[in-house]
Formats: sequence, structure tokens, C-alpha cells
Amino acid sequence: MDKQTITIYDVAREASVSMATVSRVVNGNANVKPATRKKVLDVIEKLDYRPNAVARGLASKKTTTVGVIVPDVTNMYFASLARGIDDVATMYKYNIILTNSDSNSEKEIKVLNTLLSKQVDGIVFMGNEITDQLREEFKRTKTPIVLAGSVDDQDLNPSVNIDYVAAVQEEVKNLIDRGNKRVAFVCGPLEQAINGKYRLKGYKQALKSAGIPYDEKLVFETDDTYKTGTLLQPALMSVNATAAMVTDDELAAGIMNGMSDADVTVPDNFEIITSNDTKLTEMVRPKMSSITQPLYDIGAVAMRLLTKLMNNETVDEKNVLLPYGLMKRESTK
Amino acid sequence: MDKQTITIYDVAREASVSMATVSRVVNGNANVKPATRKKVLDVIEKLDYRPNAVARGLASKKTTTVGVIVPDVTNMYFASLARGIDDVATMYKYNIILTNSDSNSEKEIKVLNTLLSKQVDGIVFMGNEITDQLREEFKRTKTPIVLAGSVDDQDLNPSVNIDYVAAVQEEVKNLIDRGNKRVAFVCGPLEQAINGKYRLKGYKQALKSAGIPYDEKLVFETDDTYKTGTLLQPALMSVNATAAMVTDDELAAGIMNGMSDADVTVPDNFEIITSNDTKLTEMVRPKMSSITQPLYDIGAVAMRLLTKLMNNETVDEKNVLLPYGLMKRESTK
DNA sequence: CGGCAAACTGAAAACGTTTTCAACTAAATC
DNA sequence: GATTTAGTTGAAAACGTTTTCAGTTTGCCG
Repeated sequence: MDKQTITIYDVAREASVSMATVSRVVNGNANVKPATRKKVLDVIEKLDYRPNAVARGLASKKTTTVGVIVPDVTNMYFASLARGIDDVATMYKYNIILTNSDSNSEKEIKVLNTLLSKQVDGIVFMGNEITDQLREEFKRTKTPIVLAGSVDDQDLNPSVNIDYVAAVQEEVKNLIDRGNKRVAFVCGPLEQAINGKYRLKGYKQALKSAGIPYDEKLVFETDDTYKTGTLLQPALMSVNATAAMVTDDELAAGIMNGMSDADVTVPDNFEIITSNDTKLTEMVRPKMSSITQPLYDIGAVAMRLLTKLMNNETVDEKNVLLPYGLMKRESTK
Repeated sequence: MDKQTITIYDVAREASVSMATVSRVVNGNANVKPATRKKVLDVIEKLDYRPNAVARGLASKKTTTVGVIVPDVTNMYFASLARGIDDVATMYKYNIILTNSDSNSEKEIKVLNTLLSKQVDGIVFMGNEITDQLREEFKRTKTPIVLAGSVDDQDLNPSVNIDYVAAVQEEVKNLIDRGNKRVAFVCGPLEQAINGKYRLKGYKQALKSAGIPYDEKLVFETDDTYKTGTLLQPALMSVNATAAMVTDDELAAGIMNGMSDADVTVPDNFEIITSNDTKLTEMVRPKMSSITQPLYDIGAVAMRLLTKLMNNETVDEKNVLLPYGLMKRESTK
């Protein structure tokens, strides 16, 4: 199937110049006489010539395409980041190849390699369990990779995040200060550094500051889904938890609805704080109090950082921490 | 920046064969002696050779990449479709370049052209207002384009949808049968054929069958956002509506919460039916009754259809209608 | 009006594959 | 053992750009 019929050569012939000149005007090179430029431009218009980006990519070794690896676009958290990434990518004339990994390390590696084979100029990676093997692959390539909303406990790659430890610590402290002696920590897989290393650390620190002993029974490791959340009420009650710090909005919404369905009123009899501040927090009743993260900006800043890396500009700070906030809504007292 | 150092030529030299042979084994061509194949494969392994997809694309005129144009990935409806698309794309060894258009016709045209310049093998388009100019661009290219969850009133492009007219008609009929004399129709922009031509038609037909005159005051044209929904309660009350057929889940959630906030209980004093059956319908309280659409499948089937088109296979049905359903939850009596 | 720098232009070599075509080898047929 | 045939292989030409380098204008100065 012929996608493209008109080449730079056709334009050159029609305009009685060389391909080199056509290439120059297409690329906005200054060294072209205005008259020549106009002539070429007219022919381009007339022939409806559209440069072939593949050929261009081969010749220039730049594809103006970046890869984006995301666990699941269907998750609002990642969708927001992806949107931020695409917007600044577009701003800098890049396109994104978006791939879903389902946080499956095998898929991640596979997809990383197909992205590299497609010669992307850079990669934004989201996903929180960075296996040794994946880390090796990261190291092996010269293509810049930045992590967005994702932490690697060994800070090898540039990244954009918020300070998860501090944010969780602060919120859990508030919960404790309000009289909750037994605060549950409901999270996604603990193997993911963001949960097992960072957020859990914040939780423990808050406990410690308040002189409350850490009780493993209060830690609920889940799969981060709404459905799972809805089923958690009995377990939460059985350990006498009166509040929960939850690491995912959908999960938190599930818990909240599970509570309501069991006639446990939120926040009077159970307080809930969630972590991602997606728009879901406002759509649900009661509205969920949350750590606020600039989701869109995390993506946007990550992509901006990547453009610098791709241009070999020096970056002052490799691991960016964006400010977080605490938004009190109706799921806390 | 050198992304790739090892070429097919290096492999050829190291294995003492020609590049043609290496190309053959890489592409699984049968005409290679097993011994040779093994030798080449070993060298590939040893050198960690990874074929350059850009060069391949130039030589073969196939990029194994498809473009996906979406109004906004952040909208769960489109995110679900996108996920379906990506999954079957991956299944058929394609990658997707994902771009957000914000339903802006200018952006759509621009993005379409950059996708074509990148030589994508096909395009999945989502967006409901297909301007004449866009339609022209569609016609001009030989690259196959399929519409997913999007209708063009002139059925020029292959598409995958549900029968919006019938679905809305059926739901509105149910509302009327349950005694609602004044059913509002709350929708996104009427210029979008899916609203102005299809859904509205279903609404009118239901009215007509029931012998109820069409009242323009009951039609609320909005921008499809949650926020707008929350503000709609007074207007809805002022026209004495007792139920609403809503064309977007977030919008519907907004309306519902707006009602609750004004102490109008749903469904006792106001019934709501929504249209997209995203997971939001279940997360909100009361859960929203909805037309069910196989969102993921619409994307998946669209992509599958596209693969056929890209292979020049004959397709039996160009405009696919997937089955819809009606899911009663708690926002209707 | 000769000379020189600056501005402009073109020829041709990359870029890393696929693909065609011809040539070669080994097996099969008679 | 000669001939055919099928199975393997390699040389080289595409694919559509960018980029280098050398060459040609042009404009300006004295």
C-alpha cells in the first residue's frame, strides 16, 4: 500500500532545485535565498508534499517520538499523568507511543525493548516495582528514561514525584492527633517501593512520633482495586481500626462504600484519607479527604525533564520532588 | 546521540553471511538452512542485536504503528476504549501513538497530518464532531481510518459503535412507562452527531411513541463535565423534570450529587439514567442505572477491524454495531 | 573593476533495513 | 553421470531523508 507518493525529489524537480535545498526550506534552515524559499514553498503547497518522518528519522537519528510505559491508562491516576506528558510532548513537537504494562515486569521489559527498537528519543516510565532485570535494561541503553510518579529505591534514573514519606506521615499524624489510636494502612503491593519503602515508612514514623507501637495487623496489602476495597470492611472492623490511610483513590472509594453498606458512617465512625487526589475524590459521597498531588504536573514536568535530557542539556536536579498538599473534604472529621 | 551501534551488517560480518541472510532469519523467512539460522541467531544473541524499526519501516513501508486520536484520555470512557485498542494492537504486534485532541477540530486535523507523516499504518479516531474539512482529510489519505465509539452522520469510514438511537429510546421509554411525564435530555454538544442526531432522535422517538409532545425546554446541552452537572439541579427543577436521560457518566454523577446536595433524593424524587457504563457508575451512591456499552470491546473490535483493513482483507461489515444493554442500578425506580 | 568574503546551492554519501534477482549448491531424477 | 529441481545464499538496488563538502553566486570594498 502506497501511503506516500510525493517525495522530496518530486518537489526538487518541480521547483528546479536540489533535494538539499528543499530539505533546507522544510527544516527552516536560514541559508536559503528568499526567492528560492518561496518557490519551493509554493511547489510544496501545490504538490501537497508531506515529509516522510521515517526517512527523516533514519537520516537524522531522531524520531521525535517518545515512549510512555504505564501500568494501565484506565486508572485515573495514570491517565492524568499521561495527559500531562502528552501535552508537553506536543508542545515540544514530540509524539508519544503509549503502552500498558499491567505492572507486569515481563511485559515492561518486552515493551521497553520494542520502544528502543522503534528508536524513540526518550522514555517516560510509570510503574513502581522496578526489578533488578528491568534496572539492568535501563542501565544498558543510552536513551534517556525518566520515572514519573514512580520511585526506584536506588535513585538511578531521573524522576518526578512528591515526597511520599512526608505526605503520609503528616496525614497519619493528623489522624492520630484527632484521637485515632488504631489507624489502618491500606495499600497496594508492598513490593512496590512506593508502598513498601516510602509510604509505609511515613506511616511508621507517624506512629513512632506518637508513641504508638507498630501493629502489623493494621497493614492491609491489596491489589489497589475498587472491588477489593468494598470487601475490606469486616477485616478492618475486626482489628478495631477507626481510620485508614489508603494509597489509591479507587481502593479508598471501595472501602468507603463498603463501610456505608455496612452502616458504618464515614467519617463519624471511620475516617478515610486517600492518596492520589484524582477527580474521583470529589465525585463520591462523602467526598474523600486526600493528599493532593499535582498529577498533571508530575507528567508534564517529567516530560519537560525528558526533553532536556534528550537535548543533552544539563539538568540541575535529577530527582524532582513536586509539592504536595492535604485536602480536607468529608471523609475525615 | 547514538542509540544503536550494532547493525545488521555487524551481525552479517560476525556470522560470515550476507545481510540478506541475517534479514531472513530476523524475519523468520523459511529459506534458510537450519545450521545457518542457528549461527546467525547465536551472533544476534552474542552481539545483542536489535533491528532498527525505523530503517525497517523505510525499506518495507510498514511501521507497525497505528495512530489513535482521542478527545481526552483522562475521560474514563475514552480511556477504556484506548485500553481495548492497545491490547489488540499489541496482540497483532502494533504500537499506538496516542494523541489528545480535546475534540478541537483544528488540533484533530493537525494531529492527523503528523500521524500520516509518521507513516502510521492505520488510525483509530474517536471524536464526534467530524467537520467537513476533517472529512476531506479522511478521504484524501489511503491510510485506513476507523471510528471507535464515534459516529459520522455520513457513514464514510468504517466504525464500531452501539445503536445509540435504540438504546436511548428504550431507556426513555422505561422512564416514561414508570410515570415520568417530563423527562429531561441532558447531553453534550448537539453539534456532535452522536448527541444531536442519534441520541436525541431516540429521545424524540420515545416521546412520540408515548404521545408526549417534544418540549425543547427539557433539552439541556452541556459540555459533558462533572462540574456542569453539579450546577444543573435548579434548571432541571424549574422545568418540572422528574427524570433525566444523561449522555455522559461524569455529567450524570454531577447531576446526581447536585440533586442530593439540594435534598432531592434520587431515585425517589428524580430518576437518572446515564449512558456509558464506566466504572464510575458503581462507585457513586446511589449507583447509577445505565445503558451498558462494551467499552473495552468497542476499542478492541475497532482495532481488530483496522488490522484487517491494513492487510487489505475484505471486511463483511464496515459499520459494526455491538450489542448494548440496560443496567438497572439505584438511580432509577 | 579585481578580489574576497559571505551567502547560497548542489552532488553524493550516509542512515539500516528489505527485497529482487541471479547465482550457486545439493539433492533428485532418469 | 548428466540433467533438472529445489533449496540456499549474496550483491546491490531501493526506501526518502539529512548532511557534508565543495562549488557557485553575489555583494562589497578599495
